[in-house]
Amino acid sequence: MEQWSKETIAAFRKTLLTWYDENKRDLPWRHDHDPYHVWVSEIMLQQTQVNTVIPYYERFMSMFPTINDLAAAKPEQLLKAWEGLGYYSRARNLQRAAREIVNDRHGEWPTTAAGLQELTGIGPYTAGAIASIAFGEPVAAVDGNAFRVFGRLLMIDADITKPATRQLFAETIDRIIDPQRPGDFNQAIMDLGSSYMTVKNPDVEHSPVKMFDRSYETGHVLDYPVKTAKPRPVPVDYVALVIHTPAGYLMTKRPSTGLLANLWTFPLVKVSDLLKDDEQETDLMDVDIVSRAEQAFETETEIPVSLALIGGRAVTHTFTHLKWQIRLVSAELSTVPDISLFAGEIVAESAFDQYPMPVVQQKLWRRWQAASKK
DNA sequence: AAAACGTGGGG
DNA sequence: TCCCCAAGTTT
Repeated sequence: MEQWSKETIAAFRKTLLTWYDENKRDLPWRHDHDPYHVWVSEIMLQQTQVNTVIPYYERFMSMFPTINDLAAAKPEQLLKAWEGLGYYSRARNLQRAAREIVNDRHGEWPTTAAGLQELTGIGPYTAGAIASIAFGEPVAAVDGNAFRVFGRLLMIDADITKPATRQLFAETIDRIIDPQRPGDFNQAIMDLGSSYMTVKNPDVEHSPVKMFDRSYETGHVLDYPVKTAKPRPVPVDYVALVIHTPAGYLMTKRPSTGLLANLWTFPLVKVSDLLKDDEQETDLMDVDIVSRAEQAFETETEIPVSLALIGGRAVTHTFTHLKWQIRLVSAELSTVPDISLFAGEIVAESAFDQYPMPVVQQKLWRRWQAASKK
């Protein structure tokens, strides 16, 4: 990899910050350096694009204007505010950290990256971002942009998917970061990474730092940063049970840990759980799947139902590591059953907006609406 | 160290 | 349709 002299580092800082001063984006969380504002925005921005975050951030700040409001909020209300944003443990960890600060630290923030990283949900990147932006600590904030920008500028050959590589980048950037304006430096790198130095179709020719870009000079821009590919999502078949009663639909609250924790969906049955071991490879008839789903469901709920398959293709929803393929079956009940033994509720359609539901449930609902109107 | 954990956008 | 990705952290 390339090494920069003291003079090159000084020239880079000046070039970068001059460009940033004239071209920085006007984002809602850049109106001040309040650690609460910086923190919430950085948590939302984890693995999430700016344009997606903006409306969530605005709504969140109107609902929870101060860290005290966040600490005091009901978890369901918080989850509702996070609905559709994904990685829902972020919302839970956000409130846990808020309560740590408000209750255990009397509202006093840690002011260093090392101290901030002690808080739940704040890792090395977020700690560096808050410490540099809100508290002026000259410390790197190593996110995907920093990996890409410095990976290209310096042609760093270490694989960024390996945890150990973060340390190499952090040490490298810590030597380059401007100690007078560390927060602006880190944010400038992020703006650069989302404009001239994008993953695809970068425009290095017009980049303000192209004269510092060794990968551009040597024609290897797209070879950096170095990373190994991720595995494909694994397909998993489900049956969704649409149980419609005069009082509303039967909904389940997902377990408090794991995928989509604490969110509400139609009851979902994994098809592989309905099959015997020696049938896993067998291509069973839909009718058989439905009858088995009935049995499995009635065993768990004691609600007598007669399920009918909703035709058409499966609803598919892809997570980072899983691809759900969901077939719908429905039952129309003329009375409201006793579900006291069931981990869920009968929810009126008019009350859906009070329950946090993941995007996959919204897809199931749309499919059910389309099918039931025919 | 490797896997789990969401969603929307772009090519 | 599929693949990769975007301001990562936790276990």
